[in-house]
Amino acid sequence: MIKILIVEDEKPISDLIALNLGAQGYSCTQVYDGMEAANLLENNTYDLVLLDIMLPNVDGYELLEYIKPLNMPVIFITAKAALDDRVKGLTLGAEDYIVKPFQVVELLARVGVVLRRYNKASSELSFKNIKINTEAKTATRDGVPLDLTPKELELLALLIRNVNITLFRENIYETIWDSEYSGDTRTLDLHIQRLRKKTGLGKCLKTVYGAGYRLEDSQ
Amino acid sequence: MIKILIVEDEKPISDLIALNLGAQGYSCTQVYDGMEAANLLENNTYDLVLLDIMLPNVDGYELLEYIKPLNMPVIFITAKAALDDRVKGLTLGAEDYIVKPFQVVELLARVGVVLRRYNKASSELSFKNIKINTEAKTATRDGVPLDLTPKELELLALLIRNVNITLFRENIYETIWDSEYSGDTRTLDLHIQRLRKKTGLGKCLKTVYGAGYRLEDSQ
DNA sequence: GTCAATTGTATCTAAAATGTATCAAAAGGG
DNA sequence: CCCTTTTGATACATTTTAGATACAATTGAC
Repeated sequence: MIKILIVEDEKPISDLIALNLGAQGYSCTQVYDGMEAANLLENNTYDLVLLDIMLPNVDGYELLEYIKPLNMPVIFITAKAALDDRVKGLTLGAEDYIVKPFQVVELLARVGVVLRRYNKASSELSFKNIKINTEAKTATRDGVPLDLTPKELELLALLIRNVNITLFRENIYETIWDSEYSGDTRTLDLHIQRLRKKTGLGKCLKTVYGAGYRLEDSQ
Repeated sequence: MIKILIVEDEKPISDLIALNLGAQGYSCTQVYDGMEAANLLENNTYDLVLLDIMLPNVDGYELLEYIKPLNMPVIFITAKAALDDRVKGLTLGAEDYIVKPFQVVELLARVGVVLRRYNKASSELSFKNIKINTEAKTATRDGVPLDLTPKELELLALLIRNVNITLFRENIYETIWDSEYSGDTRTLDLHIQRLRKKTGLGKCLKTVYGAGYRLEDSQ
């Protein structure tokens, strides 16, 4: 079981993060200030620490210095207003950073990246009779290899990681293509089309008119 | 029901804000100076406080210090002239700030962002056996997916957010179509008609002759 | 460089959603 | 009860969005 420590003083945000990571199968511990965090880190190990910079008592940077020798990856969480050059420079000490307010999918994606980089995340995903190994970059249906291209695999993995959630075109473009969605390109549609053909997902891979796509459990 | 406290001494502005937030389904309380605000905050909780900095009696900053431990998000409202660096620095204690004169849409957008960040603008709406998830853009009746188009979903969400309140045609056009109601078009009627068919709301979705429509709990 | 696989673009078609026109039906006022 | 106003219903036109196809560009292996 992968353990994640969430150090965030704003409870609603902390809860939001814990809820979503919990849904992904991670085990989360929430603390609300730097001292609590330091105490826990004394006696426990975590696979990842999500760390808000603006904290009561102990500053996020100090805490980072404290965590560094413990060899745990850290993702900074920072408010947009606080993202000046000084912050940018310092956050480089962390594995990654996320700017508040953030998209949940973005958070999940970054957490996944860091965990995979540290070889900690389960690289197995599954949906119905389809299995994906994100590390080996392979996919199978009923054990039979599916011949998916890298982009197709990425897209399918994103959809599976967000079963029953509508993924908007904009989000998908940002996540997979790492770019804005200009609104007049059929690239995503084309990949969805290819996925449908190759995976035989049929009605499970639903088009949400005017929004995006959604993989549905119930279909 | 989401409750918002508006602390603003200029009544016309306060009314403008209350009117628009009310149309979005938020419940607003208006107070006109800092003391009143402090009194109310003593015994009530709000999901969001909109706070004018220039207030009679109690200064907005003092009030912010007072609110902080109550863990309610605050959006500052400030006149352009007052927006010097000092103010900018101080407003960082708040979730966000809006500069007067502001666009109503901007206000609504920022309020929405903050509420969502605090996970308070629940994306779940329900009426009887119908559930709407405004984020995932889905609607279900008794758990069975309802196949609603984007406009239909918007309209249904608006009606549900205003259960037992008569929505005038003009209001609905302004909210959903973002335009004036010319008076000689059957567009809204048509959408209501389609909603009635798809949702099976029957008598609950009432026509208010000469005014508009109303969704009724009691039916 | 050549080739094949992958990815993206252009363009057309299909489908879905939305809106208009028209007329019938219902509601309300005198 | 009749007339006016307002709403409901139907058909259809328009607009928007997604799917399909062909093909061009790019990448990477050899």
